[in-house]
Amino acid sequence: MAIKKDISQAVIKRLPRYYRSLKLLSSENIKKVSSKELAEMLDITASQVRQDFSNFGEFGQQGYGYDVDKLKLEFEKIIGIDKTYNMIIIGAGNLGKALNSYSGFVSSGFNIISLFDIEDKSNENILSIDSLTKNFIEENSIDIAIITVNSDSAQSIADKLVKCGVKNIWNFAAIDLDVPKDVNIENMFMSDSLFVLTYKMNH
Amino acid sequence: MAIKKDISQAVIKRLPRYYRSLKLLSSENIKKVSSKELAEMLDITASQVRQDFSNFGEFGQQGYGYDVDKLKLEFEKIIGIDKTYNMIIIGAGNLGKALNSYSGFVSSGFNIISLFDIEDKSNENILSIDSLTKNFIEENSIDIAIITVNSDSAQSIADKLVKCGVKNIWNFAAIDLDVPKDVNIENMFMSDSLFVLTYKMNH
DNA sequence: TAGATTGTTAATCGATTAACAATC
DNA sequence: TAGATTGTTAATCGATTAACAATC
Repeated sequence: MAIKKDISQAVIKRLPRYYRSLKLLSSENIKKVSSKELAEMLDITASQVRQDFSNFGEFGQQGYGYDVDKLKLEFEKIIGIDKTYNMIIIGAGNLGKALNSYSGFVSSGFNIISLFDIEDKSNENILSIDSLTKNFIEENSIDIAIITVNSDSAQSIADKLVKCGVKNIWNFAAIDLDVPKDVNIENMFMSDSLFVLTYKMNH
Repeated sequence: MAIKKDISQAVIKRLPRYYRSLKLLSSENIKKVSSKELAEMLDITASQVRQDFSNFGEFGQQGYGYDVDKLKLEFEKIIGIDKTYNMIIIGAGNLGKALNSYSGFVSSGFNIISLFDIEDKSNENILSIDSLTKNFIEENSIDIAIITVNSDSAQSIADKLVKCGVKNIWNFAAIDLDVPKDVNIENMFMSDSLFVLTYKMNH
């Protein structure tokens, strides 16, 4: 899947939305979909759908549209969810534990290997942060680390993860982490989202 | 705070980021900041900072910059976090419970009034969905409902919330909810975020 | 075949960046 | 005063939309 030019952030953020619609259509046993229909589902224009898709290849057929299941598979390849990933969680607070026990991950190919905490909670099957080593990351082929510690400790955890060779971080702490540019970060800033909501309420 | 023209979504999404930087500066007892310094913190241009601010007023002083604490207060007014809000959570799974016990909300003026669930879990101080009525919303002045049920039940819960007069929904279910246009929705699509991360990993 | 719909090129729109006069 | 930095106008850039030839 050699991609010519850089895909814009705007397009990348729409990929999961396309995928969600395709999953929905597929689950309803719908076989074909046009750019116009997809556009309506995402509340964008048909032009944009076709423009977006053209970044990755030619998936449709003139006069017909797109085969839902085929397109869904293409999107799984594009997003990279045709593979499985091993994850660890750092921070065994309420959120960390909630993510740890969320079964939806496993069914989508995301396996949580272990849950770490700064404080010693070894009684609850939670590992001490001291056992988080380069060795551990390598032996367990950890692809993604999820940070759910509080924002004060998040940067030092990120530093440690980077040192251990983690290349992908899913960050829930309300702070912009500073990491080398070969490390991917994706933030889930909950309070930012809540603030956008309060902004809208007030205007 | 009469705002002339419509503020673009791009600007609105930056507001919480400005606010986070201002909180950080304030906590470090820094008194003044220039658009250039703020720009470096957010990794944008100084021009954009000034352009963004000009949507809301004139907060700076030529030759000096911005007073950190004054600007922070302005942002609290703009975002609307100079007030307090009452919230309820629908869905007492792991995530709902985690949000329910997250103390960070209270300190920022977001009070969680109660937690509901579709299944009867009344032994755990969790209310039955049947007690979620228009009356309840009004008597408790509920401003925001947080949806943490699974995506299958999310739309019917949203319908019920709308019927009860809820005007603002913070949605954690992986589905685009259909609500009247006077109801504000802000989505926290976790899997979308995770998929953006896997996309980046693979490209 | 006629109708429908793609993929792509060109036009438009909006957001970001640059420039600079105003002024603290 | 001289230097710094704002707020704003103009220029640029990139993303979205429109149009249409290709073709199933």
